Amino acid sequence: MSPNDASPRKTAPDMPDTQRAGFGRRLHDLRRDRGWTLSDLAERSGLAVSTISKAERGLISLTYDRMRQLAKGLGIDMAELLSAEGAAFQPGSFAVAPKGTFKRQETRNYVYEMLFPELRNKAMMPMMGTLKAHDLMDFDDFVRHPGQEFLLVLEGAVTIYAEGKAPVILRQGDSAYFDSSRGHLYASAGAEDVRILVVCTDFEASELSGDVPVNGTSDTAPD
Amino acid sequence: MSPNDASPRKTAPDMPDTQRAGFGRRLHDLRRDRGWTLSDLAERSGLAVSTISKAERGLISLTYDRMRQLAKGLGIDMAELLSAEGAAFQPGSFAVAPKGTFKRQETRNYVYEMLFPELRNKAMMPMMGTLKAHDLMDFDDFVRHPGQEFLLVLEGAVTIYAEGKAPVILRQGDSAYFDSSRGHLYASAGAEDVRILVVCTDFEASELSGDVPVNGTSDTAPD
DNA sequence: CAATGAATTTTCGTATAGGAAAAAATCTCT
DNA sequence: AGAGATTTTTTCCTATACGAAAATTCATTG
Repeated sequence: MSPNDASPRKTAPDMPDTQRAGFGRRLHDLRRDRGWTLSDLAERSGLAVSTISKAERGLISLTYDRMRQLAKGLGIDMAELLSAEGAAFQPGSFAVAPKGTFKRQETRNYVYEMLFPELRNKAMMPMMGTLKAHDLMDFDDFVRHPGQEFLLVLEGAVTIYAEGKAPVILRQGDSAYFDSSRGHLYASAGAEDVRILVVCTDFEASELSGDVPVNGTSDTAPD
Repeated sequence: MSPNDASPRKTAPDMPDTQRAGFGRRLHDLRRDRGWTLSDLAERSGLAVSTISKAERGLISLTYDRMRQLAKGLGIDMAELLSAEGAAFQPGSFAVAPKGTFKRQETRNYVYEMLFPELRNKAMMPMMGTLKAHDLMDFDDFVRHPGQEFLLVLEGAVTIYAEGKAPVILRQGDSAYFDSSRGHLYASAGAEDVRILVVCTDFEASELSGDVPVNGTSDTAPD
């Protein structure tokens, strides 16, 4: 392979199509982007061809050590190898959210509505939330997830319990910004119900942590 | 565990001390930072206590699936779990590089001197390079590594071969900035030798891909 | 269309990760 | 200190990842 041989290479047998998913998909793309065959990557990473083949198809779950070797062979670092495809938010996108279209979610003492749930690859996930007055405590545990979080109190007063911090009371118009991976929990601080706006980053990463929804009705006809 | 139970917890038996390294160390710290026991994390992640114990001590190499579970249990994403402890550059550090103190490195057609090699945790690695005239081609392959790269031509003319791009010629004063994970290669473009300045990010990540440099001459007195 | 060549997938034996429970180490009381 | 409780480490067996080589698939070419 010489410096000038940038891309031209025989096409190769391949898996059906969109079958691949998650890590395997990522690995496959990284390899193909470079125009490499399984053997090429095997040689560079020190893994066996068969191992990479299986990994790309999700038949096995690579160990930490092998992933390190792969990252090195690909010339990237682990974080990059594992990053969920930096699919950027569609440039130029614009969307409005009619009041009724929110997607309602409920937890024990907390009701929130996700805004723009249908927009994929958002960097932020804004939510409107309602906290019932008094209704809380003896809650099992803190919430904790990747990314950062912004909170604005729209109505009422909220107590924020943050791990390792004394509880903080926020009133209408007050706001907070913090690392979501620090344990946290909201509760109504007064006698009235509370309305808040919460914006999270990395939201899907924590929720859809798995891969492939693999919807039962695969209507993505390849045809 | 209630919301107010922030930190107080029994101390626990532990490994000697700085024995741990790399991923195991990182995992151990993440768990302890939260004041969790092996059982706590085991319950949250769905792994067995013994598995986590071994992983923290580097006795086994976790599979991708288990690492995912751990990340979820810890409330962080994979990249964060695998990030090489964001050890920041020593605040307030200042260093000068007398001309002779560079650390000389040579590859086939390329000689470069790393500046400030003894400074650990640098975000950038600046290098002075010399390319022999004509001496190149039939070079095996592109260079590829994590991070970004800046190039300034000090003397002579350089041809940059970048994967998927037509070769580009840069003359004195010209510069380039690119993603180092795109395959790249420098060569003298004229009859004279070439002097260039190159600055990379994530340099140690690609070279000392392993863990713990454990430098021999640590002359970065904190004092 | 058969033959050729290159790439990928299967097969199968071995090495290693993963979990349950026992053993060891460390902490907390009185 | 000693007893008991908690946390971590070991042990041992099963499940699964890994690699070498054979088998298969796909694209070309005569």
